[in-house]
Amino acid sequence: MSQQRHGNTPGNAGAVPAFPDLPEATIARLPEYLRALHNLAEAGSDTISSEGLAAAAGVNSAKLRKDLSHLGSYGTRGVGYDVTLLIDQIEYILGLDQRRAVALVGVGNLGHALAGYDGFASRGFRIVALFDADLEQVGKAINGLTVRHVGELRRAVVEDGITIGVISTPPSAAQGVADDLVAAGVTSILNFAPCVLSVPAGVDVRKVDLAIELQILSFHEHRKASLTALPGGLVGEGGNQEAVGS
Amino acid sequence: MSQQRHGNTPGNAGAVPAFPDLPEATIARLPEYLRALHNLAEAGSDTISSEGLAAAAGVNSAKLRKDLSHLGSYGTRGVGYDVTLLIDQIEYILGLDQRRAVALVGVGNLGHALAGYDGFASRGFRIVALFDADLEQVGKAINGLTVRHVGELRRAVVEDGITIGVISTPPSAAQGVADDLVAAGVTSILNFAPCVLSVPAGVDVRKVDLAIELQILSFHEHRKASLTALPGGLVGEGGNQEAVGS
DNA sequence: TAGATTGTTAATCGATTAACAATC
DNA sequence: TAGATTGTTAATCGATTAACAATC
Repeated sequence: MSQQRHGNTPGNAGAVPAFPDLPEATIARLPEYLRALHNLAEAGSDTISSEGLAAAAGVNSAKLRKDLSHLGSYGTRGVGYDVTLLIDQIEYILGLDQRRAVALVGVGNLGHALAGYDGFASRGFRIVALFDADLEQVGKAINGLTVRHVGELRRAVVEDGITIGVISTPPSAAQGVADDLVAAGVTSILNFAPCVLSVPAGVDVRKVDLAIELQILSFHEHRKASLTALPGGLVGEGGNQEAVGS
Repeated sequence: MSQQRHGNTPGNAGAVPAFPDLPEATIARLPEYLRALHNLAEAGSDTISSEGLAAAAGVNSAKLRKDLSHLGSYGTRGVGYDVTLLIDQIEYILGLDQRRAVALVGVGNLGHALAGYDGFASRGFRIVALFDADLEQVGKAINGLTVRHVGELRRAVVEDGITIGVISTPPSAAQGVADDLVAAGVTSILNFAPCVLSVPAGVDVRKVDLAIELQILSFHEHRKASLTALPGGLVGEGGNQEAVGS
């Protein structure tokens, strides 16, 4: 997938940086390392080498060490990384030491499923409010939450301290919802609607377009088919695996 | 997002390439251009400039022209791109001129929603078979399809000419399902389970991890909060927007 | 012809990778 | 001390971008 990003790094001359300036590619991989580390911790590992953690996260060890070096020096030469220490460090950097409140707008087919998705709750987030424009949906209970009308969005965002909004409306409604979320004070948006959102400075948007993922796979299917048709046929040397991120 | 990718480009000396060798970043953006072009066509545009299409797709025009130049020369200097021609060309490259058959494994919360997701059908894909390991789910009808037991996977893949598999099982089951899909002949997998899959050469995997998307946003929330706390406060110069892809 | 816009060049930037010195 | 493994260096690779010559 691809994400848009406009620069906004204020100058920060002198002093210890309050916040490390991590490469975007590194940021996108930290959650994967975190997931792998939680698995290792659960399996009882106290310590893990870069080689081992890299394998568990599906990257090569040089990249992993380079990524972790941006956080500071949390490994021990000749030994490896302390699993618990690294978990704490990555969770701190990702801002997961606080449980973030999320609003979800659009409880149709996909939105309904997202509202009940265990993975959010178990990995640092609380969906605290559901909204829809359809009066048919308003009032329904999903996973213990009552669907409210989008008109109440502003109040809810302020009252519940919501900073992240998830948009799972049809594309035609998405920009309006984004505007409402931003007006209410939300500064991060996860957009499932297949359309481009325009947002003011300081607001981050990530987009997940499920059909695009399949279309990218379709390209590779097409390419592979055209290669097999060629004299010599398909020559493979390893699986191709990509994880969606920026 | 990040995706793993192991090289597998066989040498292709001499002759006109049967298939253009597109940069991975370009491939990931073509579907976005296609979506924008469909919108333009619906709005009645015959022709569009790189500037106009770039705006509709949320990228800058230099990048768009560079991307399209890899496909060949389908624009007219001084005029722009023919919308219909470009749609046909991108759809051909992405292999969307044929409607691809997709199998979905795991009809829990998320899988159920994916099985009914309109966006797949409207953008080149047919979900032709649903599977689950849970006998409680087997036999249920979702969106006109009957859920079958994973044991029948192999036969269905062959009979229905399925080339793409979607995995929406719990992570503990995902590797086994991937193995089954590959054994049955599937060569592309879209994985929603939060785990790394290992697959043989020639099989493409894309991963969508919903919690990771939120965690990346959480990082930016954390960063923004730490900047506001700094003397001078937050200095923004534009919205940050990223689309999930490789 | 004059104006518009593509396709391409070349410079820049950021990410990846292998190799190895530092050090536990 | 010897073996293991990190953190860093430097080379390489791929992607982005601005600028502009080509050309409709």
